[in-house]
Amino acid sequence: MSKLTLSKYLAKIERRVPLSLPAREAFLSMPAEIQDFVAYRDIVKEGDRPHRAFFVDKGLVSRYQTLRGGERQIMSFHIAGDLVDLHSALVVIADHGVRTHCATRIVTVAHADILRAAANYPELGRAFWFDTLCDAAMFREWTINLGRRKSHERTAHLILEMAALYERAGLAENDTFEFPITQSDLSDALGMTAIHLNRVLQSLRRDRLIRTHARSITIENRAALSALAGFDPRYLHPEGMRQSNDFDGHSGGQAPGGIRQNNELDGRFERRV
Amino acid sequence: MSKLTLSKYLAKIERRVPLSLPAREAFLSMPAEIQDFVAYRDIVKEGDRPHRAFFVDKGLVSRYQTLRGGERQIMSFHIAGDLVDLHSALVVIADHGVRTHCATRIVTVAHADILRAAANYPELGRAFWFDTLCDAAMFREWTINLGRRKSHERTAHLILEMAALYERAGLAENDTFEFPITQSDLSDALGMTAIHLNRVLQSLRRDRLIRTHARSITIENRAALSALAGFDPRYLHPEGMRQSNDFDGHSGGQAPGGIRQNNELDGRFERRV
DNA sequence: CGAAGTTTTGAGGACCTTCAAAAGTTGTGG
DNA sequence: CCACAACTTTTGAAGGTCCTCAAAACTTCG
Repeated sequence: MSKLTLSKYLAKIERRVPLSLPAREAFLSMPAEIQDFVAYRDIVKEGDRPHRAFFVDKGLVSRYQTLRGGERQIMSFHIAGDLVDLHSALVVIADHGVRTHCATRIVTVAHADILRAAANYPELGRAFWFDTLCDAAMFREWTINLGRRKSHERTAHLILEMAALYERAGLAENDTFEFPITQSDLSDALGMTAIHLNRVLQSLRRDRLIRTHARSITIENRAALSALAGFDPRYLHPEGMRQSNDFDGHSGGQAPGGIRQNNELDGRFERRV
Repeated sequence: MSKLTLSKYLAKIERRVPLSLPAREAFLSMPAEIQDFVAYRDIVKEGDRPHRAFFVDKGLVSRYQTLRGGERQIMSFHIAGDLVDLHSALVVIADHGVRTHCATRIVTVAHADILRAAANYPELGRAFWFDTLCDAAMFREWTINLGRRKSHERTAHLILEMAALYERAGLAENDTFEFPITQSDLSDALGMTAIHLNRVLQSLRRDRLIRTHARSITIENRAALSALAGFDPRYLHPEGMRQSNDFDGHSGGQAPGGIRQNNELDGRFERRV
């Protein structure tokens, strides 16, 4: 039963990194548990000391942080098939919460088992590390989104990002995907008020860039929406993870291509203007 | 010579994770190269395919991303002693650039050597993974900073974050640290215009929260500044990394403390409001 | 059908940006 | 050592984006 529940995530990992048979076996034999949540439950509370990592089996969860005043900022969404909270595998206290936005089924694995598998099979360790790197890339994209894009661009960008996530998971059809979230929660992801988001969405609909029915979003004009958002799907790492044998030609301190080689320090020091 | 250059970073890693002797040896024997840069040079350009990771030996670098219109968003700063760009070790194309803000000396190590060391010594792999997790935590903090804090709070928060970084590295004295950056670049980190940042800084000085001379910052009233920022240093992970033997009592699917155990799914499905 | 939550509308105002230019600082070259 | 160029910081004014407060219309669920 454990093997059944985890094989789905193994497939997801192996889309990026092919694993050896024993590593695959070690992954599948980690003891897993299924848990179901209704909407708006915390899977991890801020300040918790979680002992288990999660895979989302179906549903939608978000990672969030709360400020003193109660303002919430959502920092990522995770849909069916995603690993969540590997971050807490090595860190003792959670600096953020994770909660559901609809009825959600998750599969949990003890951190101890994850770490043991990573220690025994370096290729698994590398796969987990890579997952963390992908998360970090998403956080960076979120950062630039909040820091340097206006509300229309920002909203368009998040919609395209979520669309890409759902499409990759095979959960989108005809540019339409189920995104069971309220405008209020979406505004917490976009760093603006629900009222302003509402007006932004209205204008996106009016311009025939998107349509919304119930809690699903349809991208009506992807070219225009992408242009508005300045969307670049590169950060989702479509090229996948680098293999160790990518290197075997030129390891050992040889000159890299992308790095300036010359010594550019010109005598002066620590410019203090 | 290689061993000399890397021992500084080993010490930094071991402040979080004690390593075994052979792992330490493996880390130190990675071939390293020293490179010097003047201010405002790209170490990694956006779109590069870097083949080496960096440690900052002295100076200041930032990770940034540029939008179509030329707007720049800085996503992190790295000071002497920091590992930079482990992120690119596994990812083929850099989705962001890294550049210097003053004369900066870096030590580079081939990704191939990093990955080999991680594969041979799982504890090293875990240390690198942990470093990535710390970076990700910083990105999340940056996210909430940009998304949900006003310009005064945001500025105060970044100053405190940088102060903590410099203090931890032993590079601060009397609440003062050298931060060789222009207001224009700082505004790129804070997601606002240099003009507005200038007025914010003036008001922070007027209120006797900070002082600035040349390119150094003094925290004049830490309590008030922290209160303004809502600063919580927890995300810097002062408790350090979890050890594998933290688990040895309760691995194998036992009930975790921080997770709701009961099945909360109540029959209904995928709430579509 | 009523209660609760969500979306939508309206008006006023705060925060932050944009544009323009002056004042101050740093580095270069005569 | 001074003068000039380049850059950075500071000041001022006007305007747009986005927020706050308030309430109505709509949807979903018990």
